[in-house]
Amino acid sequence: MAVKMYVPNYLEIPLFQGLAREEISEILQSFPAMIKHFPKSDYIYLAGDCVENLCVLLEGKVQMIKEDIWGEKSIISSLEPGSVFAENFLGSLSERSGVSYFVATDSEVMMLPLGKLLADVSLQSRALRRLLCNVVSILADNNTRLLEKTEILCQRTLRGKILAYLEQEARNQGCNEFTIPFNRTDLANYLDADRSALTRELARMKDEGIIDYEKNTFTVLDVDN
Amino acid sequence: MAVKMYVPNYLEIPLFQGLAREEISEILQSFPAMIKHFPKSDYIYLAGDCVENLCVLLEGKVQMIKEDIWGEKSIISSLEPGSVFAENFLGSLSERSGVSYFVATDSEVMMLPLGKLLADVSLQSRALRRLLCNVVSILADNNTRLLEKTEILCQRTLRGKILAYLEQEARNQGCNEFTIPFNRTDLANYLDADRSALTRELARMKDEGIIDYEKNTFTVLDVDN
DNA sequence: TTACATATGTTGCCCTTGCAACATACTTAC
DNA sequence: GTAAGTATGTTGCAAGGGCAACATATGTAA
Repeated sequence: MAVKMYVPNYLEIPLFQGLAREEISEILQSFPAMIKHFPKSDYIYLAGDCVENLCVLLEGKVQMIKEDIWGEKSIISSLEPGSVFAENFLGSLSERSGVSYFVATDSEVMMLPLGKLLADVSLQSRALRRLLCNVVSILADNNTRLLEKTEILCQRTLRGKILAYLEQEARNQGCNEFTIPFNRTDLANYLDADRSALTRELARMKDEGIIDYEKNTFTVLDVDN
Repeated sequence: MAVKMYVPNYLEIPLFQGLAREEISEILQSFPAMIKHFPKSDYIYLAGDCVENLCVLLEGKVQMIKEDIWGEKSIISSLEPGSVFAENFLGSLSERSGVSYFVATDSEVMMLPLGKLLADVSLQSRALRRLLCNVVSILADNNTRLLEKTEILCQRTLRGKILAYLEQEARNQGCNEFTIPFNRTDLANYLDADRSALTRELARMKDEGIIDYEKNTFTVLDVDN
């Protein structure tokens, strides 16, 4: 694939900002880029897919989305040409994507196997190198955390938010019974809901046997529904 | 301040993962760390503050929050010891924080002037160094974008979401009249709201003279209310 | 062109949920 | 200890907005 033909455009890509044409070529040789065409309505990655390439949208429009079991589609972000996406894998290699990337209009995507970059970094000292890697990793992690929060907020009902949050905590703490770091007032603020409505809905869910709780200790009883 | 006393704990901090005690000391000498105590209910940063330090929560509990003009508090994230925060400035130095960091319980925070790190990185080639900087910068940017999305979703009313979104677009495009990248159905999915309800509310807002629109071109007329 | 799928507008129903107001705990400070 | 401040639970009310159903309009495919 005639990579060089694209280089002129590359100069305008944020990822390559500050780099001269020859330097971009140099990089593309170290990390063989793949340029793929995706037709409208295709998926670049599905939630759960293993991601090992950093992606740059060259042309078209791509949406970062999250779909629930019922096909309810939530658009988290709309990506324009120049956008870098699927970058979370920089945290820990071979990370699975939590979201899907849906092609809104025919698109050109450049995929870069950048994982090596961090491994190859050689600083004055091993310590600094390691530190830098950690910084990148943490940035990626924080990103993931914000995505998790988004998954909660994008629920359209209060019950949905509560369940999304509790299931996330259960997953993160690896146990169906767990303690949350919020009091009622703060939980309401975290879920961006009314405190009294939250209390009311929690009571209902307890009645229905979906969850159980005592102060800040919750148990998710019935994951379905 | 007796930094060394803390070093034993440092070994468990994600930011210093994989580093030996002596290496941590080495880093702390290059980037003089400051350890500050914050009492409960204090703010570490207020939205709008200039941020130049990478922060690590050593002890306590800190909340990343967003407050609107009416003091409505939205907790975006609850931070536990070990968390790194205020990292967005890594994108572009002296960046202003979009969110506030509120001290939920008495906390110890280590502040690292890490901005230099990226400047000091010396790789085999200038190109690779620059690329790495760009990656970090983009990670930080994407982070910021997710935060923007969160600001929309944390609105409790549909009108609030619509306004938050439109004002964001107006700001980003630097003009009160702008085109959005969504059709109605997708805008509903982006705002996580019902499509028909969205249409209804848009019509109302047009009636009330708050906004005007024609297809995908919107104008924000009255920023207040 | 015809047929089918998808996008947009509109409207009635009614449940969920925000809001306000109040009564009880529970904290923190003095 | 008392008092002030904050957290939690409860409940009535009103309405915002989700849902379903339908009519067009626009787009896509054969």
